[in-house]
Amino acid sequence: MTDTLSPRTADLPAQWNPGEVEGRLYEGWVQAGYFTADVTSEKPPYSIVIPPPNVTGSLHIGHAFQHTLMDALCRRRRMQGYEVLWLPGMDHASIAVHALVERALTAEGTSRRELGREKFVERTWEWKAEYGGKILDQMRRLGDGVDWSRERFTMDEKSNAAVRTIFKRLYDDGLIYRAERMVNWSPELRSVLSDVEVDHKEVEGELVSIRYGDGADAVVVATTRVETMLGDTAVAVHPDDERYRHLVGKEIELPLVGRMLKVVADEHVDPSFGTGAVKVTPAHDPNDFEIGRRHGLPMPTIMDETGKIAGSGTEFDGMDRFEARVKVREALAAQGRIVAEKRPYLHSVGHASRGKFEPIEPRLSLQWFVKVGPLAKAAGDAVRSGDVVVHPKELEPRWFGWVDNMHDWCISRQLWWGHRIPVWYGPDGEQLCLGPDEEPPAGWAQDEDVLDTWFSSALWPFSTLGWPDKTPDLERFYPTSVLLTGYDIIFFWVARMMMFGLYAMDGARPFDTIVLTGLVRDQYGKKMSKTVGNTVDPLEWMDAYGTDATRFALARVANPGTDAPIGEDNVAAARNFGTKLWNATRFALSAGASTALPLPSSPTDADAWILGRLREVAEQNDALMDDFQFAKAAEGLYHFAWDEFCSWYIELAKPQLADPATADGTRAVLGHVLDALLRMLHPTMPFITEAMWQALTGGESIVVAPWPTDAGSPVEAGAARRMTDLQKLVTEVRRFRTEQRVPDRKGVASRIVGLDAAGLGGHVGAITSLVRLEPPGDGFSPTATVEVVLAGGTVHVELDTSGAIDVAAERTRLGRDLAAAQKELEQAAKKLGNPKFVEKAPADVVDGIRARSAAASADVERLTARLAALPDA
RNA sequence: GGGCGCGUAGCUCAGCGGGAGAGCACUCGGCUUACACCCGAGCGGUCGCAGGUUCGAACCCUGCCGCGCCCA
Repeated sequence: MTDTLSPRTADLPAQWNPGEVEGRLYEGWVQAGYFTADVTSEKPPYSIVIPPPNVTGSLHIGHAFQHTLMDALCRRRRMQGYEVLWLPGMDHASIAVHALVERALTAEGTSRRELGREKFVERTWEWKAEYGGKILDQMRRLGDGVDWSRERFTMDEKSNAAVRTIFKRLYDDGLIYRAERMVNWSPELRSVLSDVEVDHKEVEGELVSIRYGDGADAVVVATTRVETMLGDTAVAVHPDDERYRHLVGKEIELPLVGRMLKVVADEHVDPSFGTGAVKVTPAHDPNDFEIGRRHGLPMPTIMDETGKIAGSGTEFDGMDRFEARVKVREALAAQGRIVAEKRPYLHSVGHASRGKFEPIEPRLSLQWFVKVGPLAKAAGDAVRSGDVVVHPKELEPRWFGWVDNMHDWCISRQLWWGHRIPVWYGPDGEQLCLGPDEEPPAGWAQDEDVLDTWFSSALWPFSTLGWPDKTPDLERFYPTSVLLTGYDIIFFWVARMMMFGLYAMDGARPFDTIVLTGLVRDQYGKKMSKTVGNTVDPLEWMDAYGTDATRFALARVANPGTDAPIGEDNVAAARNFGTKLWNATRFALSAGASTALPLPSSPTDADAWILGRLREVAEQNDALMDDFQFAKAAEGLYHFAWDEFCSWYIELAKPQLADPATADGTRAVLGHVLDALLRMLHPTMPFITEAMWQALTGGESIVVAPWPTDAGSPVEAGAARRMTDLQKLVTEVRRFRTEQRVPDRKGVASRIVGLDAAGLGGHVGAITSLVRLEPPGDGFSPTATVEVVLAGGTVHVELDTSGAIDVAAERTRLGRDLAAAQKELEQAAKKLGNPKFVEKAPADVVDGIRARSAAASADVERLTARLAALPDA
């Protein structure tokens, strides 16, 4: 590969065409094996497992964001000489896949129940083979440097073994149990959902007040779910509530049903809310369930798994819950029992966060749970002890808030796609949990339910490395280095991975650092949502602006743990940056820039300055990347590349290239700086940097190029100061020209006085070329003077603007400067006039203010004099 | 209701005890021999409000107002 590419023959085309080149480069990298981790290498390991995307999913902007950051981490570590494993894969998304396949079956006029379990699962695998995993191809387009040879799926064979193994261990340790509990029931899915799969949302419903009992024993209760009254077994009041004291212990009749309700006194009733009396439906409300437990109430279930009223013994049996809500209310009204109705009534209702976002029903149900107490404690302690670092630290409270208050985790689902619970029941009600290689006794029946998808995702950091076997991969790449994901997902999998990792691996953490990102928002900082219609498709951006632009734009807004607002403007700006670099590289190549030439032994000030800046920028970039500060790292490189390297160094290089004494040195510096810059940009802009770097260096691939260390040269203070002075001088003269409306291209005869004294004697050529000045001819008669105060001394630039100057403009210009100087002087004087400041503030601060005061004072004097000298006109 | 966080330039944000910053947008001038996806110059902020601590506060503390998120 190297032979066919030499720096000189690889002149870049005039334009970078991402669409044509990216795919080819990516496949080249994969074929070269750059992303395949070598378990036998001597290099230090660096590993990241991808938070497994959903098998039904496609790449959305959040993936693009997080993958960019993970890829940047991995690419940099690879260049730094680590043995990098970035392991890809997907989870099986039990509920989502179910919904998809069931929809298809409905369209075919059948159903999963008709098809039967075995056929359904078969059908689902077929679906996966045909449609699943679209996201994997999209990851290639994004440039993800993942190890495809180790791709995994949460339902593959090894994952199955891991699930069975850990289930058995937890079961044997008493950390998995089966119990009848109040759960979140989805009538649509006919399955339980865990707490994190339920979103609470304000909805407009109704609040209906019903009178129970009659005469002196009448009590008014209110509810938003009238139909639940069919399952009431008590009325509860606060023990100190005088209004109801006479009723406590009595029984009153439940309308429509005729059951007798106990009136119980319970501390948890809020006497100030409503009438102070609440109806109690123990089998269909979490709070009522607790009251029922405390008072030993009966808990009749009056709703079946599809959300229909059942078993109430009333005419409402068979009605859907929403229909029953109306009919029950009407029946109560007919009896004159409706006291009040508030409609609409705004209240919070749990909705299934998957599927059709239907209201969930609290329902008493027999389910499997993980007893999270000891596991969550360990997950919290791992961070408390510093064993695992949460980045940024500001999000630690969120972590503790979750793991320290975790409820037991409901892991069973009444679904078929997933890992079936490895528990068998005997003919006499015996129960047996079996490990992966064990066979159940003949005639025993396996539990019908499958496990929550997150159960297998929680094993991901070690099941993907071969656990429960002691594989070389596990030995070498566990604990993984980083888990990077959004802070909104802590409880979905990060906490669960921690719990299971610490448990399964005997206390060894699953990752060293948890890097939490924010959410990608639109350019106005609004949350992206399909209903609002402000979502963006990263693939469209990649098509329009290229993958590098999309990635760089995302990296550039990635401040630790905070939401990242981004719009098309950001991507266009990143594309422009790529184009800028492209053109700079084309210029450098045409000028003969090379990494093969030695850096000049006597560099010019410009050379020394840019090499010093490169050193500083590289060090800063390393510190920022080590601290996961992607936005600042990207911004630092952007600024250096554009505002320093392109805007100043390349312009200064032009005269240097024309001078044989400095030409070769300049070519070397151009090559050296560009080389280091491209390598530092490669983690976030992999494709375009590869193309430019190969052209510049003739190297095999930037993917495996070493990370720049000791780039540039130590800062040379004199050169740096002279360059700062030069930039200030040039800018001041340009400012004068602009305000005097001297056309940009017009050469202006000038004489520069004081340049030698200011230490800039050697820079006349650069200055005159940067501001288009011409030598003073015979009979030079300046019409204006620009006075610039520099660190090395004051320089006067006398200019013949060939005509009268615009006095008003000049007055404005000087006036603005004077106002600034006066303000500065005032502020400094105020501080210095305060004896306590001079006495108490550190000496260097006081000295600094004194120096500023003196400079401002001189400026005021100088500018006042110049203003006075202006003609009146 | 409980907890966490945020209010800084038109927009989105960085800065978190000693000279108010960036990107984008905007204004003016330029098709200058790498680049108009560009170049040059510029405008723009009582750092939410009110107190307090300090020689000194955008930054620390308290209260208030406004906004967001998580949990119930």
